[in-house]
Amino acid sequence: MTPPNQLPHEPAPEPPIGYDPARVERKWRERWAQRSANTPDIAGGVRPYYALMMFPYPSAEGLHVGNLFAFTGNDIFARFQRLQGHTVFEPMGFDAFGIHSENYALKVGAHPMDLIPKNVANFTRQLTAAGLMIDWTRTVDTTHPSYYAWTQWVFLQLFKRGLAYRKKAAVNWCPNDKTVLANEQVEGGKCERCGATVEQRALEQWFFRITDYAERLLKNLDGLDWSTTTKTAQRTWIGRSDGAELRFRVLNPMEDAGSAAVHVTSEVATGMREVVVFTTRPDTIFGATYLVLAPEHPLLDDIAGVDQKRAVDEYRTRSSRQDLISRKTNKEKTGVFTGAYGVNPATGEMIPIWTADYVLMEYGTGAIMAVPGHDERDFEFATKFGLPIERVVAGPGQTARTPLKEAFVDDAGAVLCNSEQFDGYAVEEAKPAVTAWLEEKHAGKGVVNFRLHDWCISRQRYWGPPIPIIHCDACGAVPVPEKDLPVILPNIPDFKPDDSGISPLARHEEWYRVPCPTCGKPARRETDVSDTFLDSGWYFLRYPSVGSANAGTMPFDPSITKKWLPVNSYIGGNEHAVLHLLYSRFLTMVLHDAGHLDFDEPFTKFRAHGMIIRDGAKMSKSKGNIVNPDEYITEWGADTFRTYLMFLGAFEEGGDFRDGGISGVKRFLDRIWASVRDASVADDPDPEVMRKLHQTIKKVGEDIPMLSYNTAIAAMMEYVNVMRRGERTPRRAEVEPLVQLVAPFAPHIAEELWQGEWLNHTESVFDAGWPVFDPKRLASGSVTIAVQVNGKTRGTVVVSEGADEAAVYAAAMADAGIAKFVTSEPKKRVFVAGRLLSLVVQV
RNA sequence: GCCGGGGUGGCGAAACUGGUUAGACGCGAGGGACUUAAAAUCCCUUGGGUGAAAGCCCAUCCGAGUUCGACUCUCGGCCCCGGCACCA
Repeated sequence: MTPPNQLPHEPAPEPPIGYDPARVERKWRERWAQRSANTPDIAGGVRPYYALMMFPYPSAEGLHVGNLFAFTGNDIFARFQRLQGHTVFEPMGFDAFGIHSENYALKVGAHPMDLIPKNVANFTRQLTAAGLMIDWTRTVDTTHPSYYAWTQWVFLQLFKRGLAYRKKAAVNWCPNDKTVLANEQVEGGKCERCGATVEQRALEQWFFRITDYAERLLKNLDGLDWSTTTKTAQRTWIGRSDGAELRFRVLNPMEDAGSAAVHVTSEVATGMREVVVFTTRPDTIFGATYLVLAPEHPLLDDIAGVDQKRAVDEYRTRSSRQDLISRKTNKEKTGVFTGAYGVNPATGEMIPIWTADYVLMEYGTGAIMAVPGHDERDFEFATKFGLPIERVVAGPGQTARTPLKEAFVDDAGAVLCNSEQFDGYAVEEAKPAVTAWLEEKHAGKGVVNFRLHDWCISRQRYWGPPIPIIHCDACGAVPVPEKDLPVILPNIPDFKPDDSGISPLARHEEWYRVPCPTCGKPARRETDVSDTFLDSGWYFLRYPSVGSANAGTMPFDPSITKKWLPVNSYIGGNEHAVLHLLYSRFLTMVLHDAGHLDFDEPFTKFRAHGMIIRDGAKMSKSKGNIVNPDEYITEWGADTFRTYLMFLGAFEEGGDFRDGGISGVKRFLDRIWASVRDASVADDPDPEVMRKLHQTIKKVGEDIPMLSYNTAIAAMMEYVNVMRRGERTPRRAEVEPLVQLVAPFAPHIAEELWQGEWLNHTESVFDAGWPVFDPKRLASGSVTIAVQVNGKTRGTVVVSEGADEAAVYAAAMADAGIAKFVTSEPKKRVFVAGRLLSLVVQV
């Protein structure tokens, strides 16, 4: 026999019996593969559970530890569901199209078509080594024609419904990546991908009409079981604001010149020029003392006065040359007077019209009514340019004449003033009242505005699915017939993008010259490719249907989809809160409305995992503090690495990776190994240990669904400490359920112990079910009660379970250490059964 | 500026809906057992102050408050992380 304290790592003289992760993990990787252990019965499996993780971009560097942290968290959850009796589907795929892959290929002088398969192979190896319960028979690669045929199909569904359109617009242009970007891909004026300062260019681009779904995207959030941070980020991004569009008649600078006294309160005659503004504060209309148009506003040409024309043109040129960042970060107000006046529909007064770059063309109507008394930006502008400032809202303790030293914006308890018949209205009641009044005067209407913009999906790059459109001089933009999909991305050597705003595919006439599908005349293919976020916007629909009989003829099989979707649980990073997660929801809604899906939200439950840092700092290549999973798995084994990653901190908050800590987890697994090996079959289990076991089963079973992995691991460690206290020999009944508990975290060692020579089961531990705790065995019959005197805990007493207040009080008084603080008859007693007795005595 | 999430030992972190002398679990550190020795393993100690000890006092970012009782709730500040940001 091997002595009990045989060290696990060194080769023991004989027989070799230590816990050797490399041997155990290789063995089970092979057996699981042979037995197709991770491939669920998609058609027949009972209680289907779809546990999804965000698929990675297969970079040349290999799997990042952050990926593995997320995947392990998902895997534990998935394995737990399986132990609960679900048929669990845990798929994995590769998001391999996009600028990142293409740039890397350019950098190393290779072709992405050659590079991607190598990276995918490397990722697959790493993911397998990590012991993830992935069904490798159903995987997707977004760059494979069998996948992107259907990405193009998705595009066509939107096109058919009028949700994909082309327009010339000012778009975000990344000068480094040489392509346009969606708004969601611009962070603080910089390219989300490469960090270059984004420019504005006017280009003809493809857009998806996601704004049509703004209200639904917002409203549905209420019913989703998602991380609050993610929901909040989406709400902010969609940015609903309730307000009104108000119309200001423009006085003709020629005809109305000199007639400063015109008092126009009647309805605005048709054909007259007017400035339409959006405001969330229609109640402050009486304080609107001037109007401001964005420099890009089309009305500017018409209304600028003769004397001001040059100044206005100069100003517009200057602001158009300014890049986005300096315009949005330089908050110093600038602007020029247009020479024109508008009429305030509430007061009938003439107010000047200015143009200034603090008003943005892309939001609202590109024009505002300025209320300097109650808007900080307007106040600043009015002060700088000497425009009138009126008070129309008075807070508590203020009157209509209280001077304004700054914009007054605190609406709490505030009422309108200097607003004629609305004086005295509270702000919130004035908003609808004033809007209704202006509506009657045909001077405006209540509207809802969203910050969300349409999704720009075309990219002037090579490495993506070609947009399935053919341009015909006679027929216009014609969709490629579905039967002709996929439009294959040609293998061309010269895929480098240039600054022309035209895709490299346009350099290949042999590819883009095709007959028009409608009239047969010579026509041209669209040469832009689609955004990677279109690839990833529907991949979860494809997974369950991969390999099905219909996979070649439809994107997803109806009966399989009905059974497996929507996704039960989705885990991923919050960096995709307004990108992937918003787009996926949008596409799901569209496919639902088109009759392809019977649900309109793709992810029932979503949890954002935290970020993993190292030694208190973000990991980055430049700092050289990247954790390479391969090295750690080689040195410690996947089970230890997985469990350590989960032990670092709360899964949803992330953790700090420190090399020092990993040994504790290895020790923990070694102790489980040794416990099973040494367990006595003959002896009866200890009731105290069994009580702790049942408490641990309860705790771990409650923690895993909450993703509270760190505390679940701590609970198991506690149990091992109790079970092995001193040199105690554990009993088989004490160790066997522990193997099941640890299985989701450390699947290889659990399987080895479960089916190995000591426990000797014939089935997989993952088919063995989850141990059940007996509520009767959680308690010992006695209970420790804390005794507080004047709010301070002065001791504890042990009483039988269910002891009443009198009994506890008696026990407390019998304890000299407690009784000495009770100097007089308590004037108050608070008793919490099973927990504490609090006494208040006179001091 | 607005909206989320945080701030607890030398370190990573626990603490149920306000309730068992805050700090579980792990790392690190110190001491001991075993060993020729080391590794491994096992045991003990480990928030601060004071004390010979029993003990007492102070401690969850800071300051108030509510309560028999506050890491937890309220009010006011400070700091860190993430999102949005001249969005009218």
